[in-house]
Amino acid sequence: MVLNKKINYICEKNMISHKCKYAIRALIDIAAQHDPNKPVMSSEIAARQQIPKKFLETILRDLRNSRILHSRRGSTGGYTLLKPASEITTTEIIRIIDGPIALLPCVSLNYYASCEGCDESTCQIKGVFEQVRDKTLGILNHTSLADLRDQYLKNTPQVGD
Amino acid sequence: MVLNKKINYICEKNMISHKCKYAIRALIDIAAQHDPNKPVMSSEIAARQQIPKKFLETILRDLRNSRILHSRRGSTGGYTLLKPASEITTTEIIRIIDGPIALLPCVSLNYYASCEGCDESTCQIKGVFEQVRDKTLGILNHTSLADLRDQYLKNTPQVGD
DNA sequence: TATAAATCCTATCAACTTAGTAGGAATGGT
DNA sequence: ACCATTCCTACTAAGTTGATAGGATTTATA
Repeated sequence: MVLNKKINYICEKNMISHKCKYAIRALIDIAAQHDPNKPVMSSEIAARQQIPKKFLETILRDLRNSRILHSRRGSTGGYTLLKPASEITTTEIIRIIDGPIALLPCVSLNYYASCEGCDESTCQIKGVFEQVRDKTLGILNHTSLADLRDQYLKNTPQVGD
Repeated sequence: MVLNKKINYICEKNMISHKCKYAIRALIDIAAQHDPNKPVMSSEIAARQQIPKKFLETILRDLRNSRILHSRRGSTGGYTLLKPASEITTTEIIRIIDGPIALLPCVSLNYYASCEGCDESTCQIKGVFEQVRDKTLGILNHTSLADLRDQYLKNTPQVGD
C-alpha cells in the first residue's frame, strides 16, 4: 500500500471490521455462559469484552435479526443463542456483519456480482481468487463458535459461581 | 451483512479494491508484451484493459515507486517490468496497492498492529485468522505475474505482428 | 399500579476511504 | 521548436465506519 501522506499509519484495509470483531467476541461471551437459558445482558458483555455499549446494542440487534440470537426485554432480559454454539460457524458471523468472504465480486458465493470491465469467461485473475476463497471457507466453515469459546475458556479461567 | 437501507446493493466490502484489480490487469498487459524492452504506454493499457486513463496513471506511478515497473518519458515512453514476471507475486501487487493480506491487524505480517481492547496472549480469534492468512499467502505467493499472463494469453489469442 | 431496568429503534455525526478528475509541469524523440 | 508521453499536486463526490443521542417499548417486581 503506497502511503504518500502519512507514515506509521495503521492500515486495516480489507480486514474484518471492528464491528465484526465485536460481534465475534460478544457471541463467544454469550456462548461461554454456564447456563444456556440464563440470558446475558448487553451491559455485562460490554464491560467484560470492552465494547462500547451503544454500539454493541446495534450489533446484538443485527445478530438477533439474523436469527443467531434470541432476546428478552425487561429487567431480567438479555440475549441467548438461538442454536447450539457448535452449529454457528465463523463464516456465518462474518457474512452477517461484514458480508462477502471472497476477495473478488465475481467469485463470491453469497454476494456475487460481475466485475465490470472484465470479461468473466476469459478472466485472468479469477482462478487464483477462487482458490483463496475455497481455502478460506474451508477454515472458517470448520471453526464453530463452540471452538472459539473453548479456546476462550481455556485461556481465561472463569470464577466459580 | 445486515442491509437496513438498500436492497440489491453490490457489496464489495473486504474485497480487493478496483484500483488493485486495475493494477493486476495493467501488469498482466505489460507482461504479455512480446518484446520486454519495448515500453507499453499507459494509453494503450487503458484502452485494452478498459481502465480510466488518468486513474491508471496514478496506479502505474505507485507500481513504479514500489520498484515493480520502470518508466520512460517522451514520445517513445511507457512502462516495462523491472524484474521477470515469474518473480513478481500476486501477494506483492496486492500489498503495494491495497496493503495487508491478513484479516486481523494482530496477525498481519507486514501491517501488524495490536487489536485494541483484546489481550493478544489470550485472544480467542487469532488462531483461526492465522490459519486463513497462511493458506491465502500459500496461494498468492505461488501465483506469479507470469502465471496470470499465461492464463491471459491462453484465453485471449494475440494478433501476430 | 408505579417503577426500574432492560431491549429496541431512528436519526445523526465526524473522520476516513474510494474512485476517480483537473490542470498543468517536466522530459525526451524527431 | 514541437509533440507526445510521463509525472505531480490538488481536488471532489459519494460511500463507509464507528460510533453516540434520545427516547420508545417491554417486562419483572415492589
